[in-house]
Amino acid sequence: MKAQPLRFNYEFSRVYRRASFATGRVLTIHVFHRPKGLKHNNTRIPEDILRVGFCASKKTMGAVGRNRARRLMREAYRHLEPRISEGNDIVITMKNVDELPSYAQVANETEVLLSRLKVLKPGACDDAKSDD
RNA sequence: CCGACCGACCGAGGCAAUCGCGGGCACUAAUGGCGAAAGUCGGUGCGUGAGGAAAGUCCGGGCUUCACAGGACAAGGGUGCCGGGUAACACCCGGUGAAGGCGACUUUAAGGAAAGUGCAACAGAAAAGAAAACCACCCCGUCCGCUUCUCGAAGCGUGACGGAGCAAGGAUGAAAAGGCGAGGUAAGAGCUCACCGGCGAUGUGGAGACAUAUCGGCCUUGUAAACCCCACCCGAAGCAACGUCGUGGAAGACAACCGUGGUCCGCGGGUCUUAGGAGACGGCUUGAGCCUAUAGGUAACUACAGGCCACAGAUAGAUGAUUGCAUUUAACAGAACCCGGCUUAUCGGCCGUAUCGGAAAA
RNA sequence: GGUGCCAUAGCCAAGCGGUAAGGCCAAGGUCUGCAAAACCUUUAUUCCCCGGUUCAAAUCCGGGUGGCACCU
Repeated sequence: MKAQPLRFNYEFSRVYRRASFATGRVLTIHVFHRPKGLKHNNTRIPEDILRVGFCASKKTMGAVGRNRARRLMREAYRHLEPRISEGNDIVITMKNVDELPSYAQVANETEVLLSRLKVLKPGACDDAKSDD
């Protein structure tokens, strides 16, 4: 099952307000476990999907830098997606840094932070590592 | 050879493999979800996917809604040498004037100050109608001093005071009412004259800006990116515009239907209508389009013929990761309705059919 | 994406072309046994940056940089 994007401002705000988060050198990750029966426009959100949003600040980077940051985060997330347990809203944010980090740094930090937040499925670890 | 000057062009540096993303077209036999079907989700294949500035939002349009549906004026805003180009422009091309450069060449918001008003601090005598006079200059008068002699007159003066003349010199200022030379004068002054500059008139050349010749009088500060005058132009807002659908909720209607009720009214449900917040879909990409040839034009550009759709259409916003190869190094930077310009940011390469200065050689 | 506004000392700010007001804070001094209050003195020389008009620009004009607000 593929992840849906987080879209609306109130959805991001809910994640920022009520989620648990973890911070690394270049990333901050917020994870919010949706309660059952959460509605959007009077339609039930399915409980077995992931929703994710990627964030980069407008202050230090131009549009090119923001796009680059989002691509790095999306690529790192794509490799880890099958191991993440469903029913969560996740926001991954690039911190304000002078130089953009390399992909290896972003991928490594994404895995560390997600495991610290305990949303990785324990059983799937071995399979994922063999894929890499 | 060195140093300049003028333009034109190219681009996520390239190629390959694997995984992954957006949208387009074709297929979807078997199997899977929904559907009566068309189809859609999914699947497979093919080709495709950021810029010269996409930026700033500084101008000009298209397009949409509103207003006016005709014309004129006013207000507000804009443009401003001349001619042309263009859908239009504050853009482009060609020319004129001015300024800069040895030169190739570059820059130029460049109408009107004699329609009127305002302002010109400080300094200075005086700062915008001709008036005034600080120092100095010149003349006259009185006094004072000296000299001479015929003894109350004459002459003289780095002298004092008063009056008149002058604006050439000094001094102030960004700027002092044309510049400079000669004549002239008590001293001086366009007071007179020559030349230069400016203004006006006439002639000639030019489509025009303007150039040039002759004559005239003798002058009129600067500022209009101060108000203004003149000529021409402009309705407003913007794709978060706007159009379609629109659960819930709101308002209105109900002849008939259901519940409550003995019946009517009423209430609740239900049905229909209206505007429409959230949301969805459309607007959304083929266009003042690109390439080639011919003709006109100095050029910008235009006309016509043929060819091409390769030239994005996302909707929290699509181009990434890893590995390998070769010369190993990439700046500014990411479409968001679409075009024409301007401005700003910026690396590397390439071209010379174009030109100038210097040096050397012939 | 679109629209509007602003930038003056450490802070708040005035400033219709002619030497950049004022308040708070700070520093120094007077006063006091010591403080507070009061009084006096001091601080802009790139008025966000670059260019232009003008004799003269914080002010007028053009371009840039940074910040704020609104449209959902």
